[in-house]
Amino acid sequence: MTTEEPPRQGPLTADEEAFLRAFTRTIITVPRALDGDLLRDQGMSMSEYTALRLLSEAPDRRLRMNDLATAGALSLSGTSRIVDRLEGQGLVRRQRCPNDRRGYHAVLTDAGFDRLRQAWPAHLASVRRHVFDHLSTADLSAFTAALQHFATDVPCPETACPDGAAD
Amino acid sequence: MTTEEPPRQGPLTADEEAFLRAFTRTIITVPRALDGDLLRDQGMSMSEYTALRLLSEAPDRRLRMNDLATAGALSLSGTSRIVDRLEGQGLVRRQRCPNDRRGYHAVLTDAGFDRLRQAWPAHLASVRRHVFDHLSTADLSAFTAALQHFATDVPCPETACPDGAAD
DNA sequence: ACCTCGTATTTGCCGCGTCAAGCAAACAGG
DNA sequence: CCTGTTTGCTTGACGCGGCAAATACGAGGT
Repeated sequence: MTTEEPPRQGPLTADEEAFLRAFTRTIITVPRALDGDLLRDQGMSMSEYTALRLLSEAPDRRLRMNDLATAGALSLSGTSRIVDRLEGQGLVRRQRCPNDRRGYHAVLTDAGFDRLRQAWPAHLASVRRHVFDHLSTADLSAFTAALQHFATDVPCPETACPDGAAD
Repeated sequence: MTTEEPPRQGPLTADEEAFLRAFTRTIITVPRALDGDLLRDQGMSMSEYTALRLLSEAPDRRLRMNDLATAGALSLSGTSRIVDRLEGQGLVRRQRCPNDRRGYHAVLTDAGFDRLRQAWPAHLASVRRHVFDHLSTADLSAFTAALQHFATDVPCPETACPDGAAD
């Protein structure tokens, strides 16, 4: 009696139900808390912070729009607007790609790097407060393993490009 | 020198870092996928669905705005607007509280209940696809335990009221 | 009754991110 | 080289949800 994998259809098990409730609440609640803290304390939205962080980690502190969108798991248009905002604050600069003049690099400026360094401690504290403080180290590894299965899913709405050979 | 609970300040450990990346991606990606499916297949947003579900589970299929907001982990104003939309579709009805005429009940109509029943299978499938299919049953329990620690946090932005004695 | 304060909910305004459409540069074929 | 297509990014219009101010009602004191 091999309980095959016929796509189960009935209602969820009690375990699944419990999981789902907790999960749902978490994915609503935690991002909001993080975003709120960052906005209040640093006047910066989560996605702006993320963009800065991704750029700071990229070789040469630059990323093509597409790659930035993919890495940040958000849409190309959303990314474009984020870079608009950051550029308006002088934290990022747009630069045409030399090889492919259709493309742009978002380049982190020194001011942007400083801004990130400045925002980092508060954000880190916020993350600890809202995330790690609720987790035992035992939870942590199990959790990570499980989460990484999600990470392969759903690249992002508009974005579906594999890569761009950066310049 | 009462450094009793020195809130850790240094950078994250590698484990924490890995966790955070996976976690961040998940909380961006999964809700979007769920929301997208529901919107495409049922023309209903996740929060509308949630509101309907919560109402359907409530005694007498009614909930005060405040309680609905708390249960759904969203702001009071957001809840108000969601109920607006649902009311516009005849799925929910507002009814003044008899005892406390400041308050309103959001009452699930029969049409609303039907709508929920109709949307449920597709949403369930979507949840399985985007969530449970990525999780082993072993993951499930560990995950749930960990998640439930989050659930106690951050009641919801504007909302902070304990309860309202429903009529 | 009146004034004031606290509570329940709604509304004004705004930022964010999505989709769809637009524009520009690269590329493929004749 | 010109033309049609694809790729990379931006822009216009829109919906959502958040905060803070406004509104509506209830309660307590005088």
